Amino acid sequence: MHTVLIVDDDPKLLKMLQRTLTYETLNVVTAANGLEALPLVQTHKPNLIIADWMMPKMNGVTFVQRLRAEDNKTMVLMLTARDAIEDRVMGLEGGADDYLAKPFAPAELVARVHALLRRVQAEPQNQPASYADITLDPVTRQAQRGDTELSLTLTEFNLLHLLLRHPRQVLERSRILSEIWGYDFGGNDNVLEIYIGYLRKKLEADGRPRLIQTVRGVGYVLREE
Amino acid sequence: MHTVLIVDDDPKLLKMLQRTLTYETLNVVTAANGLEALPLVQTHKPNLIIADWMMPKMNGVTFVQRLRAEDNKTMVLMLTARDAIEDRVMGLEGGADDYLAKPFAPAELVARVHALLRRVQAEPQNQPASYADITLDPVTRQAQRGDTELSLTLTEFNLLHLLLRHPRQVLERSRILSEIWGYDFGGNDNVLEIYIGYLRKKLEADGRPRLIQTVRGVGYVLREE
DNA sequence: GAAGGCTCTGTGAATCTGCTGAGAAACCCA
DNA sequence: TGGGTTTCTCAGCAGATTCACAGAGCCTTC
Repeated sequence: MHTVLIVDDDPKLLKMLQRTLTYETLNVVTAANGLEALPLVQTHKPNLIIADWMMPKMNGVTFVQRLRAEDNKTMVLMLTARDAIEDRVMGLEGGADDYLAKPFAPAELVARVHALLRRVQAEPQNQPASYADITLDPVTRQAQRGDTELSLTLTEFNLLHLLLRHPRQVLERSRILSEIWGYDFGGNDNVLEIYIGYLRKKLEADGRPRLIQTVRGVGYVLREE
Repeated sequence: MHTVLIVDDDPKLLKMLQRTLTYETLNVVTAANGLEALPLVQTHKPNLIIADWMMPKMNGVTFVQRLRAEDNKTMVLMLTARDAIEDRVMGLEGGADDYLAKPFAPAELVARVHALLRRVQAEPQNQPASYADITLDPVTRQAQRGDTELSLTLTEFNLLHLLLRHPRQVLERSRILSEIWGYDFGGNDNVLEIYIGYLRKKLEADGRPRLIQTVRGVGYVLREE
């Protein structure tokens, strides 16, 4: 089930949105402003955030900027009273994925929400990805560090691709295991460490600096230094 | 689904464009400059390229010239900060198909993109295809490597044609099976390997280098070296 | 500073994947 | 009908890949 976080300072509107979306069998979490919302993003990991453009404490634009600064790529639907084209452009440039001008019909909101959630699922995985001097193209299945081609096995390639899709984000061991190996056990298996080791050996050939850092007790990150 | 390649050095604008066009259910690929973009044109075969006029490394005009020099006829929409008529003329003469002056409203961009894509639409499947020293004509159903005619059976011909339509792209086993054999089973069938073997034997007669590479665990690619 | 838990890595075995040859079945065309 | 061509199954092989195990090393905590 999808989770939606609604951030709005108007209690009446908030309640209306909550009812409407709960009725669509969505899991709804609410906050009154951006400041309240940020920790909720961490804890609830919503699939979509609906935020008001104008809010006290921290408005929608600042909120999205803070979100993106933390490398969070959650979809954001911005609600705005103004319909001016500059705002629209600003909202999109600021990192929102869509906007909706108030007042709006509930049906339109529902349609937008579903469209955005569909996009979350259908996000194409065949974009080239890169970080630092690593590049990886899922279409040609070629990966390189600097100008040297890396010869990777299937699992190594998938693992590097996963890391590259979330640069600077710490990926938990269990998350990596379930995304690459497709199960979620708690066993005495150290297959993940093994593959991290394989990747490091290939990535750090001829003395290049380490990019896959281990975060003790949690997992691994792709990060420089 | 159409693929659009966006080439722009401004990360913010790039992201905005990407979001806007992804929302139009387009497949979006991005690059920061012409130098990065050229190989992506080869691998992703976009239906439309959106390029900035002014970019570091290789600017939009040079990029289009290089593209056309390679006989690539992909549509190009040029973004330019300047609105001067000379630039407009230069851009079109340089081989771009349309131009758009910055700043622009997202809606206008979307409209232009759709207009250009409508022009592309009818993509004929019976164009001759070639890669390296292999050529194949779907109309006469003749194929040759270098100057030697290849005598191919129906299935061999279809398989080679499929590979030639996606040079350098790794084609998954299941995709090939469903496109050539029209089913998508999970059985212990190795008919694909057999036909790859047949094709290789004919393509690599008198010691020519291998062009059909196998990608273990995934599928096959047509690629030199 | 020591104990205990994580993490890393080398060795090697089991498994998997893809390639090939032999040949059976289906098809085509006279 | 019959010969040749094409498609496809089967089985065995070789090499690549995956993974288990165990010892060493490192970090954290007390």
